[in-house]
Amino acid sequence: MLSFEQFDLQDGSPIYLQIIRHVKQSIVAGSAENGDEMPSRRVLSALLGVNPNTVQKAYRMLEEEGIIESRSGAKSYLVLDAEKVQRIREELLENDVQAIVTALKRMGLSKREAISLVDKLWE
Amino acid sequence: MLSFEQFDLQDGSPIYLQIIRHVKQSIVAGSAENGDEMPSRRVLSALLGVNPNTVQKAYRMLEEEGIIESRSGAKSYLVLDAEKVQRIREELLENDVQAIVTALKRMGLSKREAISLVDKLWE
DNA sequence: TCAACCGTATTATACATATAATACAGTCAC
DNA sequence: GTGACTGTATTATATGTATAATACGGTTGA
Repeated sequence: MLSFEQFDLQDGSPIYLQIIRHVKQSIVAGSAENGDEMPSRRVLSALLGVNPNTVQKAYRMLEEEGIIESRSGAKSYLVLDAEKVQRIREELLENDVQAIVTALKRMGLSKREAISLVDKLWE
Repeated sequence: MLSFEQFDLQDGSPIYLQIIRHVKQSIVAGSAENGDEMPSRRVLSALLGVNPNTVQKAYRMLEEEGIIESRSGAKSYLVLDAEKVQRIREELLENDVQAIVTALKRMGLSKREAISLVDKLWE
């Protein structure tokens, strides 16, 4: 069962996107694998304290991306292979890290300062 | 005059917040200083291809934060001192970098891998 | 079998964001 | 002073996000 224990709701970004990102991060981290069971829409919405429709929207988009499979009445499962995992890894790393690198550059930081900052904030 | 040449509209985050962030990044980078003139609402909206009301919303929030001053009929100017600049710097760096560090950790990267990634994507 | 789940769908409401079309009065350079 | 530009404000419309309240039929395990 994919865990949402480490998930904490932020504001500033849509909840359904945060749910999708959490699933993808779990996949890239290796804590979620092919065949793993997803929490049901109702259970997850209760756990996160959000509306079932919000979870459904996230799951629907995950299904459209081919990351999960759902059958009416039954549980949903992760459907992954090495190629998908690699694609998700690149999507998360390249996009997100590139965004922050661009922001730091625009603020006038040097590469050395940026690396030092990451080092400091890692703890 | 504060420049928006390097500004490029992204999707995924509200435009008025992107405008605010760009102004703050310019301040932290030192390319915008106390007393600098802001582009007018109309000029900037034309330049960015967005609605004047969207720019107005960004400017209004910048004014509420004490970063710019506006007088009806006249141009708007940056109002900064060392303390404000320092506050903005901390807001941008701590929040944004901490967010990405958390994301990278959740993806199972080590500190060494994260730093190596920043180093690689800096070019 | 059958009750308890499951996925899926619908309708309504509310708020945030963005656009469009105007309008009015203040400032400033000529 | 006058015209061009400024900040400010209003009303309407559209879309995306989130919630609330239901409803229907499929799946599963005891």
